[in-house]
Amino acid sequence: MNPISKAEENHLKAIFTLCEESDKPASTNAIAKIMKTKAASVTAMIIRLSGKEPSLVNHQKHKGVRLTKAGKKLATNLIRKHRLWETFLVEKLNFSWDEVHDIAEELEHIKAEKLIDRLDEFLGRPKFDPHGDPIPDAEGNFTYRKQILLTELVKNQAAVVVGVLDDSPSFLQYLNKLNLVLGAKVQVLERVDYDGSNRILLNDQQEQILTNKVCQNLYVKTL
Amino acid sequence: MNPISKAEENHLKAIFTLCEESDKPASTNAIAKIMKTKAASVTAMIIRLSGKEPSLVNHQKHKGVRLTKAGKKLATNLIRKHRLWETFLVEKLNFSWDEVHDIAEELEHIKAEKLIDRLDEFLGRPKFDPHGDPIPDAEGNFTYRKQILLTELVKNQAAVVVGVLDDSPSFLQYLNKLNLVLGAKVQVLERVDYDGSNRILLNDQQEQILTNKVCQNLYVKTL
DNA sequence: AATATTTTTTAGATTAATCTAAAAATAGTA
DNA sequence: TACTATTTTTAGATTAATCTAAAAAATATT
Ligand SMILES: [Mn+2]
Ligand SMILES: [Mn+2]
Ligand SMILES: [Mn+2]
Ligand SMILES: [Mn+2]
Repeated sequence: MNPISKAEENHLKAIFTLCEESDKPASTNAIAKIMKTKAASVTAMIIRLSGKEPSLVNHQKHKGVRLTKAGKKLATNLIRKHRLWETFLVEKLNFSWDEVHDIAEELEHIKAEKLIDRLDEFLGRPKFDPHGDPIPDAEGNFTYRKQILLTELVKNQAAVVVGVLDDSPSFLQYLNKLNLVLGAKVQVLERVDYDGSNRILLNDQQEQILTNKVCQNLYVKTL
Repeated sequence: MNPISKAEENHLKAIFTLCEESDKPASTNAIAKIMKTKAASVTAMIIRLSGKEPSLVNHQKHKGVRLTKAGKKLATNLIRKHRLWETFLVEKLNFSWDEVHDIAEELEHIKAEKLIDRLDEFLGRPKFDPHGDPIPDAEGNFTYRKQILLTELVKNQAAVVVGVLDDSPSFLQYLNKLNLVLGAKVQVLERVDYDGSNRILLNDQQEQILTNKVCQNLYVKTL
């Protein structure tokens, strides 16, 4: 069967993400939520994906769906493209990290291996995208990095911001305002029991109060 | 009606090109040939385009089709995007001019005004694409340039290569081999009546024989 | 002008990707 | 365990974009 369609690719990516984060098969409803479609549409798509040659998903009725090796390969390549384009938009076209997701969501479907190879090279083979997420290489290998949420950082231990868990535009814009960009140095000075808020030292200069919600969505790496 | 689709955009562009080059309404068959579809499909598409609000084409049965003002605007913007992406691919990603068309054919459909503005800026607001074709500005204005085919150049008059009429990969690759790239200096030393071939001087150094067919598809501008 | 050829349109079908509504299966709870 | 609620699948429709075959209109040729 023909070249893979945009809808098919987006479904594969949704399934990949869901299976990665829970280690369980992806449920029809969860996929529909990501795809902003209905469960019935997802069921139809799953049937189509599993009927491909080679099959892209394994699926037993009512038991959820997982990617096959072939499906995983396609999904990984899509994520590679998505993150490289995001990096291009931020690094070369001066977009800010909260603006790039939707555009990359379209660019990722351009089919030309050579284009991605060249883009990767042009960008200097980056290992992480503007949100701190790892960019798989052409073979599909992700760079693993020991990172923890800011809520898990021990008091007074110095660390740098390396990524976000929530990459919604509103959160990213808020982080911009707080100067909590990738590479910023942070240290937790105090954790307030009363409301879970955290007093932090930013870049060795500035004291700041962060809510628990912010800290739960910010990845840091200790120095 | 909804955002314009890729198929609709490609049809508009085909109609624009046909009307530009002949100054007559575009025929169903000619459009089908460019789109690599069948006449019946084109008829259906024309009906859809003319039914849009605002209408994108004017059409009377059996009399061909022309773009409306709105249609022309969309087509021009699409050409702008196509040529900017081609320029990006050649200038930044080191593709050669014969490789970029098909990739740009996909990239042109990414919908994000800001992306194109930024890309244009990143490229230094180029006026011509890698094939010498003018890139319309954001308002849709093309830069006009007095250019002639190499067949029309008077003998011994110096000129530079500024574009191609035929931009097929095979022709472009052949030109690469002959070193007849954009900016090359040419002078016609002799026109051979026998076979219509032309003896030219390239970059003030090298003598070369060019067939009439090559000269008919190469634009130059006198110095 | 009559006829033949070519072009365009219409009619009817197909496929991908979605939907809604209803049925069936699974999971949660008293 | 039996009932209820949730999730998933099936059935049937819809829309965009294409196709083939046939009819109709325009054009070209005796
Ligand atoms: Mn996408
Ligand atoms: Mn990202
Ligand atoms: Mn296109
Ligand atoms: Mn071009």
